[in-house]
Amino acid sequence: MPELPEMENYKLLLQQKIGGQTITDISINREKSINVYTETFIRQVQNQKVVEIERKAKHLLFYLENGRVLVLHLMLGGLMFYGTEEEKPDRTIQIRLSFGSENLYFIGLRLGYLHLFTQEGVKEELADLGPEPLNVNFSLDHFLELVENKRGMLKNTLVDQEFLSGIGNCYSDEIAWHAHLLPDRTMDDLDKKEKVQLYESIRFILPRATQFGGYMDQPLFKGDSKTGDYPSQAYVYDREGESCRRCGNKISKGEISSRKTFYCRECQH
DNA sequence: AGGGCAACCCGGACGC
DNA sequence: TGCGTCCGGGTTGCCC
Repeated sequence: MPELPEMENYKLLLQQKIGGQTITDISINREKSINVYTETFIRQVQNQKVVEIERKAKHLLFYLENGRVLVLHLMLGGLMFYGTEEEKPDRTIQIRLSFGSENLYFIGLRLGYLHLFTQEGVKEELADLGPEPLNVNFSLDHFLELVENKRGMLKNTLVDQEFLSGIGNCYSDEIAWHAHLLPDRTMDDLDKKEKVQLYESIRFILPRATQFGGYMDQPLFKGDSKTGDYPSQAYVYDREGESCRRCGNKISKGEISSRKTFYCRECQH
């Protein structure tokens, strides 16, 4: 479940690997993963330098020399691996971008995709995304304004990409736990103090998760000890029956809007 | 507006 | 080992 922290981690590591590097070869093994004909994709992407990598919400944007942009969304279960043919995991590869003898492999793209756009096209494509919760401009006042007339459930609000971008199923639970709030609380029920705490928890959980490399179960490259260290640091996510790191009570598992939801019924209210 | 739900997709985990 | 079955889960779109 790649969310903001996973993608941010990927961005930081990939910048060092392929930033400024030229895409020397391409193989598309699954045409559904791209939005143009394979020939078009290859014509516009091959021999292009990756001039910059940016993360927007759960997307990774690869800016090419020619002004085109590759927009990646891993959706469920998507992941990347960077390395040589011999090092790559024994998984089905949907797309391979080569950088000389090393390659960037895209794996597990079922609903995920690597779409090609012009810069204007990207703007249009991502126009409906809400603000970046880690942006320096995203102040407490901005947040309070945003939640002013919100009425839905806390969890649903956090994962709503038009409200805030980048938070998914895992980190919405982590944030709610950190804020001492139950995920099924409704937004209009929160008092000022709880809203302030919620903001602070968002700003605490996401960078912390990024620091631990998020929730991936595969390293990005051979010797990568950073990616995927978060599970051992998680507060509630996927910890049903384990003890709460705050109060020691057993973590519960429930369901909200058909998403599995983890929480502590003792110290979240 | 917000909740509920189906559809999308198919590799991989699991069961026999 | 091998085959069949089913799950996962972000996003979109539709209904109520």
